[in-house]
Amino acid sequence: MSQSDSPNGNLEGIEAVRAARIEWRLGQILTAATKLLSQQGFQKMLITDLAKEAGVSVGTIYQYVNTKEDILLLVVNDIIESYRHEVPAAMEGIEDPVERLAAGFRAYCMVVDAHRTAALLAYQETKSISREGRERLMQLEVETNSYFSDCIKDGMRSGKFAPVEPAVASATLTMLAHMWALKHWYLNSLFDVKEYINSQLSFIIRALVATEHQKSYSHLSAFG
Amino acid sequence: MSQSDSPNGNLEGIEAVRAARIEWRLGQILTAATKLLSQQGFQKMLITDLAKEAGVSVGTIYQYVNTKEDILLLVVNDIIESYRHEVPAAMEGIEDPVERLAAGFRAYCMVVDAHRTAALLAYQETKSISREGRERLMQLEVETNSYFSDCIKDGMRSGKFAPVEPAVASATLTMLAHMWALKHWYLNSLFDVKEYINSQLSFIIRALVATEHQKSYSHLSAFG
Amino acid sequence: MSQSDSPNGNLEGIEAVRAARIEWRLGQILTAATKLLSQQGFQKMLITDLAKEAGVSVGTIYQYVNTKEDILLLVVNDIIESYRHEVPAAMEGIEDPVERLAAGFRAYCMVVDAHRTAALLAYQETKSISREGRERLMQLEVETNSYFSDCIKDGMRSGKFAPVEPAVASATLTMLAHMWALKHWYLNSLFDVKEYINSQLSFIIRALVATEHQKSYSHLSAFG
Amino acid sequence: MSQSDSPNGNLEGIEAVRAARIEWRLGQILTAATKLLSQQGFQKMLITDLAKEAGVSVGTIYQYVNTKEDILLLVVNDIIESYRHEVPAAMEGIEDPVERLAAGFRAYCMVVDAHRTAALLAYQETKSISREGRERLMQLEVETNSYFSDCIKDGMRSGKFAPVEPAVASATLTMLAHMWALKHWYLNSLFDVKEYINSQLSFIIRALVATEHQKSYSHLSAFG
DNA sequence: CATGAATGAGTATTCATTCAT
DNA sequence: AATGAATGAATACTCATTCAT
Repeated sequence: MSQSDSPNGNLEGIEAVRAARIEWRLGQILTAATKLLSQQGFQKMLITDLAKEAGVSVGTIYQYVNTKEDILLLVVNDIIESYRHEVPAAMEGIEDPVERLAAGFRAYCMVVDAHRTAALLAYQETKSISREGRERLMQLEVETNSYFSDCIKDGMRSGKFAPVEPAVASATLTMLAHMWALKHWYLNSLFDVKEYINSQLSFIIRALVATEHQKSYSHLSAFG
Repeated sequence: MSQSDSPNGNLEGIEAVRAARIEWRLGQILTAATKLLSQQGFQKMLITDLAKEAGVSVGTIYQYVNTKEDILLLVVNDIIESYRHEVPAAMEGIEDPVERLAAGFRAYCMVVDAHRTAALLAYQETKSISREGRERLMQLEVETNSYFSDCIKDGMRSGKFAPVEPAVASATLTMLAHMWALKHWYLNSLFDVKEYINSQLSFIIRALVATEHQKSYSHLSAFG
Repeated sequence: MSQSDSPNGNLEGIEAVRAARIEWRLGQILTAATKLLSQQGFQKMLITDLAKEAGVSVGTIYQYVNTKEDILLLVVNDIIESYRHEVPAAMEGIEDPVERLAAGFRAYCMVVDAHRTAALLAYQETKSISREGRERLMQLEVETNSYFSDCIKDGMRSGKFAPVEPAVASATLTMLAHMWALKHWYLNSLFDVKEYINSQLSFIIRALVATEHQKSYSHLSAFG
Repeated sequence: MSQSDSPNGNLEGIEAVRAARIEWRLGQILTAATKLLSQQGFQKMLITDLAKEAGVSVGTIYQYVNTKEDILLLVVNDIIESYRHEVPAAMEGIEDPVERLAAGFRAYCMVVDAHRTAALLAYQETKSISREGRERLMQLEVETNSYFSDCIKDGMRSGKFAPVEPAVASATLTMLAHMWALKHWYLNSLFDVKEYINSQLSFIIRALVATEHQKSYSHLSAFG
């Protein structure tokens, strides 16, 4: 596998270097874009400023993205990949549907908190994203919803959950996670993330879990 | 009451005509802007197109607003005034805090439904609104929240409500009303507004009302 | 000649009233325009503001002038008519060419002083005046120059004036009169009009009058 | 001196190239602007047309100036810098105050002749120039005036000059130099610059120089 | 005659994108 | 690959002029 083993091996090495550089540059762009987007929004973020912030030239940016919109997608994609990775990972292996749901919600909220700018952008810049991008986002949200609604359906079957409409309930959980980003200007002065999560979990459990089981889950919430 | 009765009466008449024209023109602009904003967003809505849609000239628009941003504020103001009027009106005179809260939430959701575009815009176009406009919007949301949190505090004192954090709970109610606009793309295929409201009221009542009182309010929700 | 004498007489009366109204309205416009033009220049003077200043409606202005440029011409014409009237009047009947020239220069300067705004405008707004208007202005200046150059030629023939180029000399006198308007920002702090006139007459007489006659005209200037 | 000699040398080279390009571009803009401004005036000169005339794009122009007014200042600055450089240079080292004044006046007129458009613009476009720009122009004119008035005071002390008011006299000299641009439409048909200068110098010397010394300076003027 | 609301052509400036070096 | 100067389409806002009342 040394450089001289084969021209093929050589090429692979070059490819690896290239891929690493691409990842590195996209990371630079992502970081700079996240900062500027949260300060100014998409329209007011100038490519010139972005280049300055990222410490590269305008031309370099266009070597790694095709349009300004791609930069927005880069940022939004980042949070979506986090959702797709973190939420199932947190839920995996937990048998009890209430515990599983709580773990998923908690993970979802933590991702929102870690990417607050991006979470906001997904709401604010809908109109700056192309139809395809938009549809992909909605598709992915539906996918995440289904993790929640599967729990709820499970729990309703086993009698742990009160009879609710799983589609609204799961969409509502997603909404409450996003709420941490959307209403951060208001909530921030009252709570930190963990407090917020506990408070909302308390709300969610009272709303969803069958009355007779609620006391078993008091450890999940703030005012148990 | 003839023209010559008094110069004063005449002047008043002229002023009244003027005021009526202003209101009419602003209405034209509001209607056209609401349509175009929901289709294209603020940045992509051109004044030229707006003029065409409203059936007036560009110059006429600028006789009634000072900047493009004013047009956005016109639309957002409209929904805010509806909140301020409809929500307290719906809650007024209802003694029972649960019933009062439910009536307020229902009214809030109905306003959102009637102004779905504007409700969305308030989230999407934050960055297009000046600092002052933005602060005014937040201020007004806090004001509406307080109608809800007052109910909740009342209910907690009388033991009808479970002990919850009123600030989060009321903010959550507001969020769930806005959710009808924010997630309309998803919810619309499952429910109409009334069903949505009932479903969320059921959720809210289970979450907030003390267990022993819940059955008294089954009439407020869908799956009683 | 009473109203009932003839339909003709009646018409004449109506015509007279009309002419008087036109003169009155043009006077209103002239006064207001002179004020605004001196403050803001032609381009920045808005018809709307002019109407407000004149205390009439925009429509009324356009009943008495055809274009915005006409308003400029109105103001410039006013000063030109003053030149044409005042300068020859002041020179008339004075035999001695030096005295006559001095009287003309003095009158010219006084007109400039009384219409400083208009005198400036003739230099500043050349580009806002149509070719015809511009040519008429130049034509009239040449005409006034000739009053001065006639004096100079007279004086040179009689030996009172030193031999000079009459075309430059007369143009220079005109220029020195205009100078009171053009450099008013500077001269104003040093002199009033009369002092300025005397000072320049002293300069002019030394420059033009033959050495042996100069002392006869010391009464015309400041530092005699 | 190769590229690799020092990174420092390289950077300096880049900066030098940049500075040279800026100068070149500003020169292109200056030339084109001078042409269009003299034809159409400031308001009617469109940036689009300027770009076409200069052979660059609109965007390029705005890479070298910030506003349209800057272009006007570019042109006016050019003549002012010429005044500041040429006039003192021409006067330097000449002992005799009359000779010195004559040399300064001659140089001033030559600059006016070489920049006739710009000299005119300084009078015509006052209202298009911001307060600061305007004040700077007046300040610089006062500065040039002082070169002339210093000569005159010198000459009066030594008895070569007749007693005159130095402030008016120097302002008048400046005015007579500007006159070549302001009245070019008239003077051009009668004289060339040199003839004009000689004619005015003759006028100036008769007006300022004490009678007994006048014949010593007949070489300075046309009709000695 | 007087009014002033309506008109819409006209224009400085911005900024995403390209491409020669 | 990286640079950043050059490009030019795109667009909010103004204001002289008109004309129905």
